[in-house]
Amino acid sequence: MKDYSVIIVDDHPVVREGYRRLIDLQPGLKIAGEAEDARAAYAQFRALRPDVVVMDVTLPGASGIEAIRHIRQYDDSARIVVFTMHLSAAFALKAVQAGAMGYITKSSDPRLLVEAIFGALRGQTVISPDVIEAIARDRISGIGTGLTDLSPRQTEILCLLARGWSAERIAGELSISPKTVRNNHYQIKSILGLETDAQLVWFALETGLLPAI
Amino acid sequence: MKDYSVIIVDDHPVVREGYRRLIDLQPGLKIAGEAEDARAAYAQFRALRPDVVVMDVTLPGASGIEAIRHIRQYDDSARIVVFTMHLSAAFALKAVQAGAMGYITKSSDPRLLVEAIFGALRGQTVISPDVIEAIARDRISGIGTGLTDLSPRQTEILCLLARGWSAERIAGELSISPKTVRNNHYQIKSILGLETDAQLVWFALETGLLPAI
DNA sequence: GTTTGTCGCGGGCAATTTGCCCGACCTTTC
DNA sequence: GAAAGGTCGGGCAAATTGCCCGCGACAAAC
Repeated sequence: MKDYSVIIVDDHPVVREGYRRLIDLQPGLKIAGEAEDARAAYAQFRALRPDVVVMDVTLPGASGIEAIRHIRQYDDSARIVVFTMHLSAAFALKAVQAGAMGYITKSSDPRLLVEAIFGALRGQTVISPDVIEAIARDRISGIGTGLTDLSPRQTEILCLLARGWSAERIAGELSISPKTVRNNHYQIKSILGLETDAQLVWFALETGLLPAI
Repeated sequence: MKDYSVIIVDDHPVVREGYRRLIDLQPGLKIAGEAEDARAAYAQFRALRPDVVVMDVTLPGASGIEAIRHIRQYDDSARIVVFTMHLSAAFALKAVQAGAMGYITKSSDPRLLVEAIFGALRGQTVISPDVIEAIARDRISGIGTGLTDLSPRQTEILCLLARGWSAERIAGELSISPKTVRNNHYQIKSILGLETDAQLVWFALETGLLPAI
């Protein structure tokens, strides 16, 4: 019986090493390839046609969510399992909407990832318990993370604003007008119902958009 | 010749597996223990007295920075190398101030971590090139010194501003005019050399004026 | 093909806030 | 009692915010 082939997508080399010990040593699975960003993941998928893709959602350049969509567009039977540090209901829902067959946090027991891979092979979607709980909690409170209400661009700008960057610096970084940054700044605060810029930082910290020190 | 002992601190099991392949297979190094949060790291350090600690800065509960301080307070000859995904000048400076002997990003070539470990054993501080560049670009020097330059009243107002309170609310709380709050707001940013209100929050977090999440 | 929707981008303009000056009170300290 | 420093606020030009608008791109729906 042939092993199922897996490709792994993560931008941190050390994490890919960790995958190897988890997956490659697992009977029935073998790692066919690696990629460190969304474009390479897509190229690898087309070249190797693996049975399963295991990928992070935060990647350099295009987001993992987009990569999922892209791969599923090319082959809608692709099995993709998201494996990420983000314990986020918003990310998980987006990933599943985009076509992921699993969402496991890196702080989970590693065996859960293996289970999710075999689950995906059987056509089951496995979500790690901590994420399920986060989804349930968000639903109950009704508030949600708020992050889902922001467009990708707004999220990006929020992230830079919360870092303490000036509108001018952000404008330079993104090659847009400072006025656009200011408009987005206002829109973001308006959508999230925030009063001050300091609250904006706290929002970014609480949603995990930025790491707390 | 005895191998140097290393303990690894990271909250993601898969990352710890990656460390094992990197460090344990390296001639001259062996992994003596693992920890997944700051408290466990401290306990492991006291129990095992390793030659080097490799740790992330974002950990559940207490921050890695605090863990560094805590360990160095217990043993000021402790060699600690930070290995993290965060390409952040502020984190790196904070870590080195706290006593870290190295700061390497997870997206660096893994061999750099090994080099940093051996560097730390020789008493050298190794910072990964991407972080050096970030420090040069951000030029956020000056942060981390200023608290002593603020009067008690200014510190109090800074604390409330950083919490996200509006000038009016602070004025009500302290029974002074909103105008005075705004003047203080300006003075504080001026004294600390800050540009935006978001930086003000980070200042409060980094000086420990406010607890992070 | 067209409509409808959303998204990213920015102009415009009044209202507000900031940046930076000022002086008037306290205390403390020499 | 004079000097020094903290606290409190007024004033005013310059800058920013809050909120409106329209434009073009692009995807989905009719």
